[in-house]
Amino acid sequence: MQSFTEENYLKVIYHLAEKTETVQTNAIAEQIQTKPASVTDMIKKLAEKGLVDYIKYQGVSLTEKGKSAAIDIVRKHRLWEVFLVDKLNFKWDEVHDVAEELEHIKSVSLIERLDEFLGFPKSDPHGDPIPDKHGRFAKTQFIKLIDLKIGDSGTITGVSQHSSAFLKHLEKLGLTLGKQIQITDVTDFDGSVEILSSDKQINISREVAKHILISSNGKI
Amino acid sequence: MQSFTEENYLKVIYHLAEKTETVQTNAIAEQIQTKPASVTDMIKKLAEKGLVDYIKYQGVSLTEKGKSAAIDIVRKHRLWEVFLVDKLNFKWDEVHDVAEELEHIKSVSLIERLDEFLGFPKSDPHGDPIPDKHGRFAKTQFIKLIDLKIGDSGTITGVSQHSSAFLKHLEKLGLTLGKQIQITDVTDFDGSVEILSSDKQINISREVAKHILISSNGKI
DNA sequence: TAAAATTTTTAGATTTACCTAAAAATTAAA
DNA sequence: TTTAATTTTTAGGTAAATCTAAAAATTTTA
Repeated sequence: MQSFTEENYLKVIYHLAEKTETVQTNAIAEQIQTKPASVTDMIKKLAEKGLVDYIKYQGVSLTEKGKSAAIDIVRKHRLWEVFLVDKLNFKWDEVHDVAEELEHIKSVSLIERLDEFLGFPKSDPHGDPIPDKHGRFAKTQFIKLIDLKIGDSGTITGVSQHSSAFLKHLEKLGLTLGKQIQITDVTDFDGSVEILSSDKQINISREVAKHILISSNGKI
Repeated sequence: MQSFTEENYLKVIYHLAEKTETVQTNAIAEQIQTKPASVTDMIKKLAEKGLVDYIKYQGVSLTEKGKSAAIDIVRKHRLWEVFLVDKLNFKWDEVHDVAEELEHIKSVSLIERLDEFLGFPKSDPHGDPIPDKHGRFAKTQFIKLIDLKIGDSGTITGVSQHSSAFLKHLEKLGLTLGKQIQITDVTDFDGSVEILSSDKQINISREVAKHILISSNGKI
């Protein structure tokens, strides 16, 4: 069983490992909001417990054991987010911090019953996939909106940026999960994208377009 | 803002203070499952923070500030218990430990929304009253089953013992919240009580009768 | 490839919540 | 009311997770 703090490290390493094979001390420190020296200490501890592979100065990666523990936390986090949005009417930009606390509640039957209560959801309010109790993710085919060509269309099924500011912005534009969109133009000047959604023409910046995930149903 | 541990101390002191005016170090130690020396340390800290009144060797009591913090934790605990039983189908004897963790989640809007989602319940699955967000309890008039006389009747509205063993026992006897009962006999020999509930004659020990709370609707 | 910059680690402290053992105060018993 | 028993506190220490400052390793740059 891991401590609250150990769980946070595992989760952060898990997410960082999605970008780079082996994860750097500084990157972890930034995420955890702590100093690199503290990270080194904790990494040693996790390595001793067999949760990470660690070579001095070379960064860390999760062992199978560590990965499975991390996925379990991700599962809890995302299920709680669904609960907060679907049942308690939180907005999708308000749930992260609370879920960050709830994810550490230790009770297997709590999570299984919650999962059932929510109808075994496959993704959280931001479109991120929820692993099942064995840690298996349903395969999903996402493409970034920025990578679509003029004429392509699809459905918004996720975001790759979870800041409250970004989510509020999307909400204001009416770009929420499930919305159908079609690319109508791409501006040469700044790379901003013109899209058609709910019969409205919307212009979104390149930066925004990068973080909207589309499940494509048009030609690519 | 209090730490997880401080919150536990406040809660325990609050409950112990229901029995004795001023609470003893040893009593707290037993509840928290720690040593008296540790309790003394923590009490000093709580006293410095203005959460308890403390005179060396004379025991502690909660200040208004401490009491209000404690009631807030009790409120969260009981609301989560309702959630677990009503929504996730936990049994009333299974919820305590999980609620013990959930009660420390810090988010005002979470609890307010949870309260609303649950329909502003007035009592938890054991019949204990749930304070409102201002810390006010609805007045309830309980009498212990053991104090009823032959012929008296009433409704089971609470229990004053929360051990899993006790609750399971009541469940097996069919004595759950809301059940109507009538006293039909009291055995001289061992003080056990004969009651009529759902057209069945049930004999319960004096010990069990002490911990069943009745809202009376018969003559007393 | 040597110097500079960056990243990571070590060493030694700090804080929180514990602990044990012994001393002090209080309460109960003879 | 003195002794004995109990309760509570003090003193000094430990473990977890953090910190700062300085040293060591790695990477980048010139």
